[in-house]
Amino acid sequence: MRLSSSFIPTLKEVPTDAVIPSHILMIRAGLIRQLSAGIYSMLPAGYKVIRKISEIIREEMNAIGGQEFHLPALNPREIWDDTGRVEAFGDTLFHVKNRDYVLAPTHEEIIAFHAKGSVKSYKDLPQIWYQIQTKFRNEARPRSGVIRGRQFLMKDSYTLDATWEDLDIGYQKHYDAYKAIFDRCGLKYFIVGAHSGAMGGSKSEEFMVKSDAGEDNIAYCEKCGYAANSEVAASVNKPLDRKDEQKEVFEISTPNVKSIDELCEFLSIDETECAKSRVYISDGKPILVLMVGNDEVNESKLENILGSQVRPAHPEELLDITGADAGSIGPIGFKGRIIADMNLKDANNMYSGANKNDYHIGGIDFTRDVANAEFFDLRFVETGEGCTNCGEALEVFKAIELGHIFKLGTKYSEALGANFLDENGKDHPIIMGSYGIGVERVFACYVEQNFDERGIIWGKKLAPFQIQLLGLNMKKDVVVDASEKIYLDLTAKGFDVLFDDRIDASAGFKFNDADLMGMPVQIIVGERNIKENTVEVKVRRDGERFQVKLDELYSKIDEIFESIE
RNA sequence: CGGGGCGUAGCGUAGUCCGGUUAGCGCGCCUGCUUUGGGAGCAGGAGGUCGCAGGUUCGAAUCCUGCCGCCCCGACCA
Repeated sequence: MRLSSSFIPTLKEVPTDAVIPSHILMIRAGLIRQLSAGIYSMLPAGYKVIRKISEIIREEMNAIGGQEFHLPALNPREIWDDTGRVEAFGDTLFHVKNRDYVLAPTHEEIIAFHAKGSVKSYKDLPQIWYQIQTKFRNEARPRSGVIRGRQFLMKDSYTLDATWEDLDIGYQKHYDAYKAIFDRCGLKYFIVGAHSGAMGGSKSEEFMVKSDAGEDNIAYCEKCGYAANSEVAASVNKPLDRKDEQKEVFEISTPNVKSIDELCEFLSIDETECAKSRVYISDGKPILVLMVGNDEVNESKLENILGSQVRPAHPEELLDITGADAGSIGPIGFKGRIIADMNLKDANNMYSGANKNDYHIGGIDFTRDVANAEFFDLRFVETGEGCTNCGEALEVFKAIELGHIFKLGTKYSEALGANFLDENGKDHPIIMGSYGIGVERVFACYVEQNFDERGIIWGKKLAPFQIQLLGLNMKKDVVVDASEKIYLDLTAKGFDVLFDDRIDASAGFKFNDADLMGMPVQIIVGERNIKENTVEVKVRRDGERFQVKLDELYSKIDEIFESIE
């Protein structure tokens, strides 16, 4: 491809709307352009990257027996009503105004619909069906460029099985295929056990990439590889020390003291001497949750303990339940279930609310005074805490969800009546699994992990072009002749070459554009070198440069492509 | 949806508080000449509903009201 006649609009300046490196660079390198919030156009060079990622996905999906579909994005609303997901998705589901259609945010329903029509016997199973297709979700807040969009490309696949054992096999095939896909794409990622939540108890794992632009918090152990979403991550328990001096319970007037910080300042105490109270409603009943100091309640852990969803009590409910407003609530005199963080077990001489406005109680001994409390791990793990697996310090950081694999079960097949007959002629719902990969997220995450101050650094697998050939002064016949020949030769050898043949662009301009676009190898044809029958070859990633004789160029190029990722 | 910021040429921006020449600058673009190993120089030129609508005023990019759009933080995220 000749740069002089291609549309790769690079930008010297940083676009105002872009904040994270991948977003900035994808725009500056002429790969994408925004149309509207969360809606992006793939420009020709960007679309080449998308196609390369898609091709890797296809190869690995086909290798596990996947069959590629192309399902409609425009769906009748009715089928989404049948599974209750019009309500479940709520405002996230796009509705078409002038006909009763929705824009599909995923395709479980459509897969189950087709399975119902055609999969009748256990002999038809198992099946792995997949597609790479545009999905639509009315995200309240699109962000970080292509990472959270209202329209995005997703590889979604579905396993259809007759038995739970076969589901396990299909799930494992996806697990292995996903590792192969992300490895081939050159991403550094890790796999996290995910919170299955109230939606179903089936197994679910997420493929994550560490990034400040991420929306999930992950606890990770460098040493043993333990990784978990912070919603479920555990750490080594560090209970408060029991003080030697044993105080009695006493009441203190604390006018206008609401927060733990205010209490600590008012009484000149440390926050580890305070038990923070939060009241939740679960199954209509109040639960008092106690945490050390300013520790936040991990509501996912609380839900897992209670086996039901929770919500914070409303202010009016607080007064009704405890007799006090938020800021003065505590365990002494609380009627109802008390769940406390395990670090509070056996703690003494603690301060907490008095269940009377503007009063707190000191000298609380959890063993003596809060004997009915149940103790559980309720905290969010923080950086530096010990891994429960190996004891090494955990690191907590943000991460982007690249893909996720999920054992669905029979929710959709039951709702839509997608059944099969077993050996005995008995009806059963098809057992399903669902597996997703965000294609643009693979793209953006690769850029997030592979750039420097000059631009993107592509590896050979995903690069839009393999080689960028720079003809430095295209008004000199020697340069034109040599670079044209190299371009034609390399193209004939099967290389995808981007040839910077622009006549008016200066040398420096071409160098900077080439570094910005970031093809793995640059070949620089300059007047001085070419008169000596040499060109310069530069490897983008490490910046290494070689002066290469023209007759050795192609073997050198082969050699470099052998050695680079 | 709550909080904050922004909207002026393709891109980046000044001017807005305190209304008053022809709305300025850099990049990019067009023409010509020169230049070509790290974002060239000179000369000439094109390009603007100042987000939209209404209002105040002799006069609005600037003040007032409403709306729209974009970004960031948070909430939400099968």
